[in-house]
Amino acid sequence: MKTNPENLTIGAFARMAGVTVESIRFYQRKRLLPEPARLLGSIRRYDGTDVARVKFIKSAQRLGFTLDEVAGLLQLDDGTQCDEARSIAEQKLAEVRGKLQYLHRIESTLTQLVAGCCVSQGRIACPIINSLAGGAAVA
Amino acid sequence: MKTNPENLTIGAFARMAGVTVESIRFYQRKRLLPEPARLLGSIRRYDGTDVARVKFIKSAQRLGFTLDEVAGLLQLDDGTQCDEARSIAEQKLAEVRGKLQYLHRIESTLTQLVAGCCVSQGRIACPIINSLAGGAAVA
DNA sequence: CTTAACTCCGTAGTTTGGTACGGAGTCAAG
DNA sequence: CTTGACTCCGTACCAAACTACGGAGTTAAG
Repeated sequence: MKTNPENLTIGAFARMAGVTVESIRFYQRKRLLPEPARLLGSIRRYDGTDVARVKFIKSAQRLGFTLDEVAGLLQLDDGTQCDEARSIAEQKLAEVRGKLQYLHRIESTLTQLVAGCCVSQGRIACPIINSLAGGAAVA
Repeated sequence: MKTNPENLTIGAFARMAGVTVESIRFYQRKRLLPEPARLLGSIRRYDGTDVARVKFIKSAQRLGFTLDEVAGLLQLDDGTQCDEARSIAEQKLAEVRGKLQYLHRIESTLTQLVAGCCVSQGRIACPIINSLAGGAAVA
């Protein structure tokens, strides 16, 4: 049960990569991982490059890429398609900035609602409910 | 086919509220809208208060509330439960601020990746792909 | 009166990223 | 050689918020 990164069974592989066995199989179905070689019969074997690939997937997910987008990035992973990887990353950066702006607007609207609620405590009508019913816009 | 806000059929109602007929029926199934009165036989009729309710739902959604949370807010809508509405809004505000922080970290990581890619243009290995494969963390 | 548009209702499908299950097969240790 | 852990594989299921479909009934206009 060593954890050297060669000739891993799916369970050891999943533990090293920090995901579940079912997730590995899911990624294989989604073609994010190749169907691995099967030494010694019908049991699949994995190695360090597979672990790196899963870590790539999880890192990209943390950066907000969907699995489909990750698949696109992985197809570029021959080391030479730098331009295309950069352009995908730039698109994602623009998306993230858009989300940031939107969340900032939400934040200030909510802040106002909460503040308004505090000052009118004890009144009959709740300003939060009133504002939303009146169509409190976020933009 | 007037658009006065009384005695609306579901289609006119949906148009006034800015959603589809199917969404209205979905909200009814989810108990976000009451089953409406049926004047004149089996056709459901809606009025301005229903339109306001849907606008409340859509406003709250734009602020990041899930439909379940909106259902909670709607139950408070007797006008006296201001404290509880405020506490729900405060929770949501904290959530939004958490998301903002996380997206800011993503933004700076992506910015660094894109910048790194630009300066090493023409090299063989793409720094974006390398960083992600190495486990580029967002936090 | 006919026809077109609209409504009713239940059921099923969509998307994303997985989890869960169950019956075989296989592998290593004792 | 048996036992227990692990693996294989397909299938079904989860949340969220709808969207689509199909057949039947109703309503309004001409």
